[in-house]
Amino acid sequence: MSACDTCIVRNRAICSSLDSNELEMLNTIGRRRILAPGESLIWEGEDSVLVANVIDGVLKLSTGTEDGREQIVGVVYPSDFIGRPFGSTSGHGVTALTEAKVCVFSRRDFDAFAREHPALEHKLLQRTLGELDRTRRWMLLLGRKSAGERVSSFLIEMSERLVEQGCEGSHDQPLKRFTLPFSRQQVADVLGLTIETVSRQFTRLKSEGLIDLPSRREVAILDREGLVAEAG
Amino acid sequence: MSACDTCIVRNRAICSSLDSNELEMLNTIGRRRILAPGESLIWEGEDSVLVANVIDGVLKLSTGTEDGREQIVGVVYPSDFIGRPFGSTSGHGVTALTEAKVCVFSRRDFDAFAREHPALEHKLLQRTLGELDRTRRWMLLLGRKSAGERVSSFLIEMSERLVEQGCEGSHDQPLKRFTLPFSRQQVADVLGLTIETVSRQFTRLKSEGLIDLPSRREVAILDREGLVAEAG
DNA sequence: CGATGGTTTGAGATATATCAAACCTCGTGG
DNA sequence: CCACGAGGTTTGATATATCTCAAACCATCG
Repeated sequence: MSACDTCIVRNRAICSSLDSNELEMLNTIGRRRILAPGESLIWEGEDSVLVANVIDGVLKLSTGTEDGREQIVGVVYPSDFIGRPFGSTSGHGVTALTEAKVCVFSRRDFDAFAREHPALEHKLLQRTLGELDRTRRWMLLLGRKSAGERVSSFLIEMSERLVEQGCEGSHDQPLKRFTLPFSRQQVADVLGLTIETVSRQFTRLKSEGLIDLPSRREVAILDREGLVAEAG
Repeated sequence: MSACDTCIVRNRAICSSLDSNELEMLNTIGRRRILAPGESLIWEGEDSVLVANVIDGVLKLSTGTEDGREQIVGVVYPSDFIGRPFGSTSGHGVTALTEAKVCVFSRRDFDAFAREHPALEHKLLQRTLGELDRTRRWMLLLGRKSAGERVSSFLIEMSERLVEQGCEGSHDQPLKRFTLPFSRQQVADVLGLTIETVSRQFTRLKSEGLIDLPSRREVAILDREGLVAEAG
């Protein structure tokens, strides 16, 4: 019995395209790995040697400039795919924000396997198209939205994506209350703002009664309507 | 003899994955269409009914906010693929910037065809992965770069992507001189700036001798090194 | 406790936006 | 052929959102 049989993302990750024989084969070329918060799996600009499925935890994708400015260009959750298949270099680093469990493959092995399993490539294509849609929506935020709109949009998105997709029946209601997997600085790096501006917007939203901040990392959405309106 | 046989992007578009029989079949479900500058093929938020290959011309992908702010989230060139296969709605509009020639398919027809031709899906996956890389790189620009860096980066990118990929031998050298397919306002919409800021940066780069502006739409790069340095 | 790292708050600086006017360029019609 | 008009562009003056720098604050952990 392979590790895949008990995998909690088995039915949501791209692996769901495979039957048990194929899964067995895939299992032989992959291995599990645990990442501590802050630990990186892939570095910006390095050769694309690894790809992986996220089993548990949250990771950031980030790029930066020479002089140290950073931009988080993506956030991945359980069942998401990471790394750059069919390409030579990875344009961004991948770093765990929480403790994270991933299922890692050598890119060469994965590429070869994928080319022989069109259903897998199809799942990967679907995921990539979805990610591209999401990324483009984020460009509107970075290019055109004010600090208040950015922070509000961010909290709405978080409340939607952090839903623990445990039980299949749960109809993915956005969360009213959640723990941010980001520090204030990381929120700033997602939104293209400074830490101070993010902090001020948090306190403003709180003072206006739209959210509550029980602790540094926790957020409660008190007035979702209002927050959506603020998100522009 | 089908229209595909004489297609100038035949060897670069995703169609290059098909043999002549398959191409013949694809040809029966597609049709050519010419778009005038400013004409749209797809509207933001509408049902995803069309997909297409770009044969000639330049088109923009754009989204906007309720109150009329616009952000261009992508620019496509000959051989690029447009539209949202395997999805219900398109998150952005697609509008011709120059006169454009496209090869259009009903999304349903294309989806069905693609599912039966893994090599085509593979090409599409490669293209989508590349586009995602490019889009994420643009996020760094939108989130963290100054106006001067944005305009310089933009001109460098233009000089690289506008290369007329006519003859196969041409080793894609960046252009020293080219005609922008954008108005100043559209440049602003790509870069997340205002038209005035873009204009001022253009004149600054000109006065510093890095570029020349023979006419409104033309740009000559005089000092590529310097411009790359300005791009951050 | 006292140190440490992250966060909030404050005061001031600055890049970019906004508003407004002048300026080209190019096509049209007298 | 030239005057005119319209759209897009540049330039100018001012406003303002966000950044920067700095200090106070607060949780957490030895």
